[in-house]
Order: sequence, then structure tokens, then C-alpha cells
Amino acid sequence: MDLRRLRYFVAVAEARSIGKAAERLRMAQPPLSVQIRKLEAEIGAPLFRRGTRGMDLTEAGQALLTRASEALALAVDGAEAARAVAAGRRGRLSVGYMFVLANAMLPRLIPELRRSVPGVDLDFAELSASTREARLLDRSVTVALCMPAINHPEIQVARIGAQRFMLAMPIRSPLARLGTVPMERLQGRPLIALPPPEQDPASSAVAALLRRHQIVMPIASRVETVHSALSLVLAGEGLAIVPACAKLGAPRGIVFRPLRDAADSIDVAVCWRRDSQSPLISRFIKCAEKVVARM
Amino acid sequence: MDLRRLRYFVAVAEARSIGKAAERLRMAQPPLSVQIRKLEAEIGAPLFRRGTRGMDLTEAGQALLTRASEALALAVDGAEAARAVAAGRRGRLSVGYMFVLANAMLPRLIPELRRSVPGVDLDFAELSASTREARLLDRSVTVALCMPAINHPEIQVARIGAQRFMLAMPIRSPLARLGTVPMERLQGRPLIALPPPEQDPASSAVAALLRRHQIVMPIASRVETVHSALSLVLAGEGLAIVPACAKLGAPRGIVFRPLRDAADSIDVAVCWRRDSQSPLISRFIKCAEKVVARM
DNA sequence: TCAACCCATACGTTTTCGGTATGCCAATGG
DNA sequence: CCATTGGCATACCGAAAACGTATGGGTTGA
Repeated sequence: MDLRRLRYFVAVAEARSIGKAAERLRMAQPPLSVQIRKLEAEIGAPLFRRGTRGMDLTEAGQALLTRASEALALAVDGAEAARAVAAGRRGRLSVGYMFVLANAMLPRLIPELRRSVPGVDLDFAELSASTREARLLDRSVTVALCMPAINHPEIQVARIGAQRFMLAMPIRSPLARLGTVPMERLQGRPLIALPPPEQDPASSAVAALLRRHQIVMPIASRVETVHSALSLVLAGEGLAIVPACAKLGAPRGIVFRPLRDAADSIDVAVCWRRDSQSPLISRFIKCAEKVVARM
Repeated sequence: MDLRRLRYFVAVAEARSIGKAAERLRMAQPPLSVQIRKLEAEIGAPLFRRGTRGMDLTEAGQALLTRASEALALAVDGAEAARAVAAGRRGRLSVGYMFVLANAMLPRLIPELRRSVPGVDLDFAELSASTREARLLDRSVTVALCMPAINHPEIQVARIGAQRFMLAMPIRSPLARLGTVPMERLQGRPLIALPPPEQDPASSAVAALLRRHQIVMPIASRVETVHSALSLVLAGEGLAIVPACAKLGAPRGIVFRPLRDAADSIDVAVCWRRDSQSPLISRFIKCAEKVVARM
């Protein structure tokens, strides 16, 4: 069963004549006649009644015609759909994100994306650092919004901005009086930490910052997310060092202060599989850059 | 866009490997590899990611896969549907009939047909004699139940039985006393006639019967159908000479009597276009014969 | 009876497809 | 570190299929 034959068949059925159909198909009449007879031989039944004034579908031919037209349409539609997906005009863009970042970015990012990639299904999932990496690798997400970037040979990274570290504390903490908190004031105070570096690279940036200033902060608790950390800070369990964007959506009663002499920041990055060459990725990066720039 | 290529593509996508797919397709690996690359060239985008352990669909490939599978299924289904119609396993059988006959036959004919041609859509239409002929010729009905047969070079006929002529009269008519009515008793009595022979061949059979016995009956009325004739008979407008099957469904107050010395009968026939070679027609004839035999 | 129209057949040419042989690359194992 | 294995890609050749030109045959209509 050959698609060319079906195309010829449909043309002849519509033109009700081999000659007319051959003209429309830009070919000579005899080979078309041959192809139609071969199709009839393949089906095992006549598809046309040959009259003296052209061809006319038999009932079997009509049964074939409807399905053949559909099959043809599906084939060209399939090719077009594949091209559209390859060109980024259609498809799915699945984004893995972390809540701290997304809370600040998504409200602007989503409309930006809808404008930039119309016709593409968007799909967002809040994921922990290690899950983001895993789901990038198994391709169940297309891109991940990370802070900091994922470090993995298969994963490619585009830095789209940075977030300064801020100290988060309860509003009635004595440090809250200061506009900027000197690093040495952190010495010995309890820290609400994120999971250790092997699970979440964010905490290694904090650790590096403290180490550089020779500050030791005992770890009062380890929590999964920045927002959990802020809850413990509010409860007086300790201080947290978090990216500036955590301000958005932080509970009332928490204040944020920059750390004096510590211009440290943490990279905001888009990560994706090195072998995913979808044009949606660069479009996503452009959108994310634009949103981060205005944060 | 070639259906073979799509078939190969689907096979490779399912096997996730060119080698495995080639095995399943009973062909060597290199030509399959070539065909896949040709398909990718035609689409203009890679459909697979080539890994060291086989092939994996890209997003574009997935978009193509769903449609390609559907197109393949439709193509084979189309071929099968055409074969089924040609073999009479599916299709449509459109029957044109006259009410007198159908009234007696349809209740048995329809179940018979459903058993004989399951899967075929049945379609019945009551049509006048001239309309039956016209709609056979333009193929809007497949077969016609006629009494008598249609006479036309393009139309083929199978005689499936005959109906004796009966005299229909009001129950209180003096002739009703007789078990059999001698032809000479009809002389001069008013006749309720059907349309003239050029419109309905049935009336020419009646005319021939009367002429042979040298009976003249003035025509009191011409009506379209046998049942209209019976209504006028009931009203006392005249007598009617009708096929025996008219008894079924005749209004109360009408009696039917055979005509003595007149074994005349009118053929019951199935008619169809000479060039409609559908196997449904012979099945229909068999069913109709069976039903007529038990009338 | 002739011309026009339309489909079918015949034959030579060209395109395309499939098979075999072989190369390249990465992962695996001693 | 080298050899082996597994998988896809490339090259070349023979075979099959399709297309075009030329032509035949049947029907319609002037």
C-alpha cells in the first residue's frame, strides 16, 4: 500500500477522469492509468467504472476514497507538525523551577513566554535541586530554572543573572536595626541551612561565603526550601542567608539586610540537556533574561 | 511523502533501534538507515537522537509518530474496507419498492436480509414505477422490487415469482357471492385503473387480460397505487383487478375473488443496473425469492 | 465515415530501492 | 591500554518500479 498510489487514486476520483487527473498531477496519462490498475489489483476489486466519458467510483472505491483522503491529510499534517515542532512553532516546553525563584519570576515569565512561543504548551513543575537534574537528564523537563546552575557534563547552562545574598531575621532581632550587617556579627549565631552541597549546591555558596570571612555559624536546622528556612527564622530558631529574591512572598515579621563587605551573589541560570537542541530553549532563555533583568 | 518511509519510521520508533526494526521488517540494516535519513531530509529536521545504544525519538519525531501511525492504520483500513464492500461484507443496499409488494414482503424480507448481509446498511424507499427505473439508472437505489419487471436495456431482471390477478370488490357486491368470478361478468362494469402502461407496466397486463377475453370495462378512475384503487372500490366507484398480494393490508369491506378461466398472473421481479456487479444483489435476490415463495 | 476523446498496452529510459561489504564511534572488558 | 562488541553510516552494485513516448481500440458525435 503506497501513498503515491493513494494520492493518484484520490486525484482520479476527484477529476473523474484519468486524463484530467494526470494533467493536474503533472504527469502523462498512461503511467497514471497503470498505477490505478495496480491499485485495483492490490485491492482485488475494481475501484472505478470505466465509462466512455471518464471514470466513476464504484462503491468499493468510495469506501477507499474517504479513508485514503484522511490518510493523505494525516501524512502531510504529520510532516508539517514535525517541522513545526522542530522550528519551535509548536510543541511542549516543560519547565522545572525552584519556588524561591519562581515566586519572583513566574508572574512575569509566563506572559512573556506565551508571547514568545505561541502555540507551545507550557508546563511548570516545582522541583528540588536534585529532582531538577534528574528530570532534565531523563528529558521529562526541557529546561530548569536554577540557583545556582547545575554542574553536570550532560547539562548545559546559561547564566541569566545573579542574586545577592541577604541575611533574613525576625523583625525584632537586634541586627534588624542595622541597615547593613557586618559579617563578624554573624559569628556564632545559629544558622538555618539548606540541604548539604551534595544535595543542593546553593548551600555550598553560603558555606564558601562564611568560610572566606572565617565565620562559624552552628547549624540549628536543615530544611528543604528557602521558605521553610524563613518560617524557622520567624520562629526564632536562627538566621538564614538567602538570595534577595526570597523577599517576595516572605512571611510578615521577617526582614532582610545586606551583608557588609560581602558582595557575594548566587548565579541564576537556565539549564538544559546538552543534546536538546530545541529552539524553544533559546527563546526561553531570552524570556528569562528579560524577566530577571527587571527583578 | 511515502507510506513505506512512514512504515519504516514507525517500526524504528517502536523498536528504538534501526537494527531491530530492520529485523522485524525482514530487511537489511543499511537500507533502513538510508530511508530514515531520507525521511529526516524530507522533513528537514532530525526525528531521532542517535545514541550509542540505539535511537530515540526527538520531539519532532514524536509529533510525526502519532500521525504516521494513524495514517498507516487508515491506509490499511481503507484497503480492507474496499475489499469488504467489494465482497459484500459491508456497504449499503438501497431498495426501491412498491407498496403493494412491500407490504407483504418487507416484514419477512428485512430480517432475512439482516441475516444474509450482516454489516450492510439497509435502506428502503417506496417509489413509483417510473421513479424506481430512474433511481436504478442514476444508482441512487441498488435494486428495485417490481411487479412487473422493468424493461430497459441497462436494467437486468430476475423473476422471483408471480402474483395471480384477483378481482377486488365491496363485500356487498352481488359478485361477492361467487367463489370465482367468470370473466364475462365483468363486461361493462366500471374499472378502477392504475396509470397507463407508459407510466406503469402493471396496467398493461390488466389490459391484456381484458382484451384476451374481449371484455370492455369503462375506466371510472385512474389512481396511482393499488391501495388507492381499493379505497375507491370500497366507495363503490368500481371494481379493481389487482395482484393477490394486495389482500394484505386491504381495508375491511373489500373482498377478493379469483377470475374463472383467467390464470393470468403478473411477474414479481428484482431489477438492477446491468453494470452493478455488487454481490449484495445476488444475496438480495436469494432472500427475496425465499420470501416470495412463502407468500 | 471521419474526427475527437478517453483509456489501455508496449517498450525503452531513468529513478529509486534493497543487499553486501565496510567504516566509524563509543562503550565494555580483560 | 588495547581488543572486542554493538550499533549506525557510507559506498557500490544489481534489481525493481515508475515515468514518458508511441500506439491501439472503443465510443461519441458531426
